[in-house]
This record gives sequence, structure tokens and C-alpha cells, in this order.
Amino acid sequence: MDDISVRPARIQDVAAAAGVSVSTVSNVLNRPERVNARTAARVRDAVAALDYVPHPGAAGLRTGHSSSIGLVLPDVTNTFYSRIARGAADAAYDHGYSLVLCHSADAPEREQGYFTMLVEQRAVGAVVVPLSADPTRLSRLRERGIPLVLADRAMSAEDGCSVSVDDMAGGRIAVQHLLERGARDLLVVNGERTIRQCADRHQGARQAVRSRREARLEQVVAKEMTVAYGLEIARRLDDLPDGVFCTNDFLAAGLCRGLAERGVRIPDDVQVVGYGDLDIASFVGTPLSTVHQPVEDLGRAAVEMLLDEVEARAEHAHEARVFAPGLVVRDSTRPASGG
Amino acid sequence: MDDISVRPARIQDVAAAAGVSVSTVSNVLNRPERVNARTAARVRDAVAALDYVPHPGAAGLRTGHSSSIGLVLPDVTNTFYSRIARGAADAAYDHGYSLVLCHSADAPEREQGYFTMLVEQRAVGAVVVPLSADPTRLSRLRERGIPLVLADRAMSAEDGCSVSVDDMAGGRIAVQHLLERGARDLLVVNGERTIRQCADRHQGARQAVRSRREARLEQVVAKEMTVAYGLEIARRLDDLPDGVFCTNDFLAAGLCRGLAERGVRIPDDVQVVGYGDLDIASFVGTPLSTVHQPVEDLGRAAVEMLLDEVEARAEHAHEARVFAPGLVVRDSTRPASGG
DNA sequence: GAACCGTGCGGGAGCGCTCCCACACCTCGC
DNA sequence: GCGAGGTGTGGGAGCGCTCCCGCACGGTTC
Repeated sequence: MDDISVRPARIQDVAAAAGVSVSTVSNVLNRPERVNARTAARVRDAVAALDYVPHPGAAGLRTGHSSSIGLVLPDVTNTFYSRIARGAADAAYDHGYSLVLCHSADAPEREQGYFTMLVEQRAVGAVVVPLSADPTRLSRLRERGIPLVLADRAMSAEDGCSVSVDDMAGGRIAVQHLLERGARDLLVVNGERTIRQCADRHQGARQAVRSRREARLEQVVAKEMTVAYGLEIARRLDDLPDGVFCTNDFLAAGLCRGLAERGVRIPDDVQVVGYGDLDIASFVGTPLSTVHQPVEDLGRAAVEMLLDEVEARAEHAHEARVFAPGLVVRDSTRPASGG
Repeated sequence: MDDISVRPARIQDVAAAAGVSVSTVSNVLNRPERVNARTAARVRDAVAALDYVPHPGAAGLRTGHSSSIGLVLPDVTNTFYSRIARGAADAAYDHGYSLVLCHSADAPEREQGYFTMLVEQRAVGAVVVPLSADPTRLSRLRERGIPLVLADRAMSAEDGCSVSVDDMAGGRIAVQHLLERGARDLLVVNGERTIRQCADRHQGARQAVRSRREARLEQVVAKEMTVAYGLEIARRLDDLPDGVFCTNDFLAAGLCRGLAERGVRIPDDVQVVGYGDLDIASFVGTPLSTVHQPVEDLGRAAVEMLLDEVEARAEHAHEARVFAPGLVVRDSTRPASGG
């Protein structure tokens, strides 16, 4: 019952069981082509019989490389980040690496603490969504030779790879869609302009409008990108636009509710596009058309770029990979009947 | 610039710099009381000067214990699980352990693969939300002497610790609340009865009703616990109850919308309580009263119980820790004015 | 038959650290 | 003045593994 004290088999045990040397077992496991097929078979039998599981930590001590990757996120609970985590976990699993979850909890000193931990563990690299755009904090990792790729943040190409979504394109396709549906009097409901994403989405929106001379674009800025502020804005709106692009689904959800309160019909009177394709977008009364971001792909790509850097070293060229968002069309821009 | 090749300082380098032996450095770091204060200070200076970072992997090789804990989840993207992850990450951080994120992706073979990985890494233990109630798969870990604590799943006490939320209590307080608000003709909108959580919440609801002779309780089962099915159920309801307990917030959100379509006023005509305190509960038109689960606490407690088992070994007694849910009262059971 | 080569295997050092033990030195007490 | 006891430090083996070599053996070739 209480077999807690069984010591796991070591490579020597396998060697003894198979009647070969430790080196040979190691070779069978790592460079099978060097060893005679019959010997290899014997070794493998012994491995199976003893249920031998190699100890990568010990191997790493010898070889100098570990097999863990850090994933540093401000908040796992946020869907955006947890989707990154999922993508990253999948990729890490596929490549036989383990992912160390580092939840920086929006606290810089904790982020720093995790960096130290990753240095200690000799992690092969890290995927990080940094708390601030200020890159000096990242230097702790970089000066230790731990490669990193940033997610959702730009980084100068000399410093490393990064992955992100093209927010300008997102804003553009959202507004293009509105224009295609016939809207001409457009409103962007945005978050603080200091948030890069918000600025980019707005700029994308402006680009789209520029192509249609007769269209005009207003902007209103919400203090926070929440349902409550969306609602508030809808209530205060003086003259109604015929198309609204909210730079986030929460704002859009609130806005729709506020408009509904005023008796405004969606999409007949006003068409609305959100951003993010969050759960809420499809749950809402009139399901929201929205911009979908391939976030899992970010995570996956991030660890793959990291591993490329680790494995290729010299030949590796840093890359800022930008993913294209897509439009999800739902009822908030789709006439109830017909096309 | 390209200092990628700098080799990190080893304990020997520190020893040399401080003019002491390797053992002394090790002692300063691990059992400072054994070493003279002045020597210790000299060593610490050297550590700082060389920016020495100890290598727990090497230490672990010697001591036999590693410092990583596995966290095996069906899906990081699910809020329930990501909240567990947050709690677990916080606790692990506080105790100086690193958390290895294992995303089993609802695939048993992948879960198994992660178990093997954890065995390889000699993880000190694992917190797992298993894919199936069948415990045999977990044996891979247990027979290797890797302690584990189950989250959100029962486990016989001989086999290990577990953490969970008391779903019966949750159902009870939800319905008690409805009763206190004067509802007597109650309906439970439930998920499949084969889901343990659903069965428990229903049973709790029945317990609560039993205390009020004049109250009655019906149940309707939704195929899936989604907004769509909640909506559907609201549409088909023949005679309206005056209180509804939905065993999940999605169902509740859909139900509310369906009732609103029919002109039913919430909470005036029908009071509604959801379950889970998901984001959606507060976003919805009439914010939902709902049962809140202290999920972060589960995660935190899980790793703490795990560490207790690891550190106390002999004295450790397995425990099935059950957390109490709480009620969050919002508009769906609160008369617009007054109490 | 000697020289050579290729293949397969084993010896053993060493990765960075911990920790047991021995040793040096100092202070007391008698 | 000598042993006992205490304190502080160092030597060195060994954790499980990898990988560089070097050796043995059998087969070619001239």
C-alpha cells in the first residue's frame, strides 16, 4: 500500500538489468543509431520492466539546458491571457517542454520575482506579457541570456521576437463592415487613447472611413471599457449615428442595452460592432458582430519562435509576428431577414 | 551587447571571491546560523558582486526534492479553472515553488502524458482537476510517490487530500434566499443530473424547501447549461413560478432574457437566482443574484495542503476540505425600492 | 599475416550543489 | 598544563545523467 518510499529506478539499474553499461543505456535513449539493434532491444525491455523514467533535471545539469519555459502573465483569469496560456501550453506540450506559469498579478515586484525564479531554474526562455512597456525590467532576463518573446507588446527587433494582433487592421475591418452595411454616420466608442490598442483601433477606423467620402466618424471616449460605461454613453448620446464601432465587447454590450432602453432598434436603426469576440458578445440580447482575435495562435507562435531561437541560436532572426484579426458577423449588423 | 554567452557564476566562484570554501557558501545560503557573522557578510558581498543565482535543479539532484508543483486542468480558458490556477499560482509563489501548467485539453491521453512529465521532473506534487472520476489514471502519479490533491472532485481520504465547494450548501442558500423573499412556487432550472454538481445543488434546493411547508419545488432539466437553453426554457414555461433557481449563470441569463421577452418583470413577477457569479451575472440587463464560489481559495488551499503533505510527511493527515459558497444579492431578487 | 578500419560498447569525469564528517582552533575547568 | 567541549570551516563524495574517449573485436585489403 504505502509504496511511497520506492526509489525510482536509475539509469544504472537499467544498465545492470540489461547487462550493459550506463553509457549504452544513455546511448539507446539519446542516440539509438549508435547502438546495435539487439542490444537496444534488451535495454528497452529493461526500461519497461523497471518502469524507468529518465530524470531530465540531472541531464540538464550535465548538458546545461533545462526544458522549462516561463510564461509570465498579468492575470490568468483574464480571457485574453488565458487563451495565450492555452496556445502556449499546447505548443510547449507538443515540443516536450514544460510551461511554468508565472502570474505577475499586476505587481511589478512580483513580475521581477518571477524573472529571478526563471533565471534560477535556468529556463530555456520565457514568453512574457510585460506589465509595463518599459523594457528595462526585462533586462534581468536578457542579460542572463534567457531569450524571451513578448506577447501583445512591441519590442525592437534587435532585442527579440514578439507576437501581437494587428489592432489597426481590426479597427479597419470593423468600420469597413459598417460601411458595407450602409452606415455613413459613424461613431467610435473608445477607451483611453493612451492605451495602445485603443489608439490603433481608432486609427484603423479612420483609415477605413477615409475611403468613403460621404462617411463621417466621431469618437467618444469612455473612462473605462466596461458594460457600465457603454450603457452610460448610450444614454447620453445626442444624435444617433447609424453605425457604432466599440473598441471592446463590454462597451458594445452596455451600449446596446442603453440603446434598447431608448427604443432604438439594432441593427435596423443603429448597427453595432464590438471587439474581442468575448463570451459576452454572443450572449447579449442581440448577438454582437465583433472582431475576433486569434489569441491562441499568439501563444502557440510565441513558444515556437522561442524554441526556434533556442535551437537555431546563430541562424535565428528575430521577428515581430503580427496576426490578422477577423470579423464575426452576428445580428447586431445583420438585417433580421435577407442579406 | 551580445553577452549571451556569459556563464552564470557558480558557487565555487563565490567561494573563491569570498576566500572561503564551497561548503561555507552553501552554509551561508542554507543554514546561516552555523556560520560566523563576519564570514557570512563577506560571502553575501561576493554573491551580490557576482550576481550569483543558486541553481535549485542541481540542489534538487543532491537533495532529492525538486521545487515544482504540477497543476493539471482540463481547460485554462474556463474561468472556474483559471481562478483555481490563480489561487494556486499565488500560493506556490508565496512558498517559493514553481507551478507547471498542464493543460489536459479534455484529452485523457494528454492528461496521462502530463502525469508522465511530472514523474520525470520529480515534481513534489500535483494539484489536479481530473478529467474523469475514475481514479485509476491517477495511480500513475500515486504509485510513484507523487502526492496529489484533487480539486473539485471527491477522493477517498486514504488516497489523498481534496478541495471542493459545497454544492449542496450552494443550492440551499440560493433557495433559502428565494423563500425569504417570499417566493413559494419554485422552479429549479438544472443541468444533467449525472453531473455531480447539478445533483448536489438540486438536493440542497430540496432541503431548503422542506423547511417551508407551503412551498413547492419543480425541476426542469436543460440539455446543456447555456444561455440558449435558458432562453428556450423561459419561452416554453407554462405556468410561471414566482422564484427560479438556475444552477448556473448562463442558464439564468438566458432565462431572464426569455422571461423579459414575454413581458415578465424581474424581480417583481419572478425572482431569479443564478449560480457561479460569472461575469455574465453582473452584465445582464437585470444583474443576477447568484451563488459565489471561493474558487481562488480552492487553488490556494490545494497547494498549501500539498505542501503540508510534502513537508510533514508522517504527521500529515489527508483531508477533504470543503468550502462554503456565499450569496451575492443583486437586482434579480431585490425589489427596486426599499428592502 | 600484418596493417588498417569500422562498429559497438564501456570507463570515467564532471555538471552545481548539499551535507556528512573531520579538523583546527579557542575557551574553560580542574 | 591538559583534556573536554564548543564553534567555525573545509574536504570530498555523490545525486543521475551525458558525452568524450579509448578499447576490443571482427572483417578487409594487399
